Amino acid sequence: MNIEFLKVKLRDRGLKSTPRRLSILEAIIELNNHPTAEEIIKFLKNQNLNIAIATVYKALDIMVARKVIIRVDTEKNSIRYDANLEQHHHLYSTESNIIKDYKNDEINKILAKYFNKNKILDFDIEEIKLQIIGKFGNYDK
Amino acid sequence: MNIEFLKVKLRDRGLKSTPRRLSILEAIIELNNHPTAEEIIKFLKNQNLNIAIATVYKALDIMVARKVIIRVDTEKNSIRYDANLEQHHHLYSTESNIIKDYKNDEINKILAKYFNKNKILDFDIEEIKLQIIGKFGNYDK
DNA sequence: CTCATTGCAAACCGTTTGCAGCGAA
DNA sequence: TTCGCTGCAAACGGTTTGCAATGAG
Repeated sequence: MNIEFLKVKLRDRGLKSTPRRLSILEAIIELNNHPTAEEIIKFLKNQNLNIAIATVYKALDIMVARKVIIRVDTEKNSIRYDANLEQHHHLYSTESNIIKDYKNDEINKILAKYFNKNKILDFDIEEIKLQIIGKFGNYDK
Repeated sequence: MNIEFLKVKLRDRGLKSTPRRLSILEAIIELNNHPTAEEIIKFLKNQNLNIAIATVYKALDIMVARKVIIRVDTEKNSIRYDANLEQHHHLYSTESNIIKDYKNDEINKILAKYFNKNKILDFDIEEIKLQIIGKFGNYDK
């Protein structure tokens, strides 16, 4: 995930490729745990980057709207962001606030096959995301 | 889901069964779309019930902690509540903020079987929740 | 050159806190 | 009677807004 790739992605979605947005994307990738806006801001401040809070919120909002990034579902009162755009699932820790990406095409096929045969009444499925909840062996130590 | 059942549930979890808490539980059930705290408050005010905002928040917090209700995962900056405690999944609308419960033991068995054979490295699964995203035929009209 | 993006500071608003009074068991 | 629950009002803190200045294309 190099900078050129990120620049192209922004332009592809009709957004200007600016130093601010690139920094925010790098922060999300670097933090690697689906950070909140606040965590992104803290990370950038620690790099002595002078960035306004409002800029971060505005950039996140528009990048979500243009699908440069996605939001991760949580039951908390905070929005967490993910720069991984491949279809994937999430592993949620019951012991900490760690959320890791989990990619598995085999399970996708099993689910697609099942729901193809067993339609849900009055509902057209577009995507299925697994929330796999449990304990990490390493990270949660 | 009658009142006696709710009273017993509260006492079972070591909470006092009070008119306020029963009203809140009934509101969640009645609203039937995984309401936010604000929606619950509005609903109760409409019934001319004099209940303090703080009471609602405190009651929701402790009922989640004692597992009388659960929180529903969303990508929004708002917490939504569910009084359905059976293991179940959720149908998310891409066109509105409707979230419906979806119960299916067959798919649970398929998932359990799959992950029993295919362990995830360094992760012990406790529960798997499906987020099924798409369009409702009726509700979204 | 133009319009999107950024910075700043104030405002907003959902949520939490502290404490006195109340009430379920 | 006791400790948990409730109401009130103030404080909190994350997010949004408006607008002038800046900068990418």
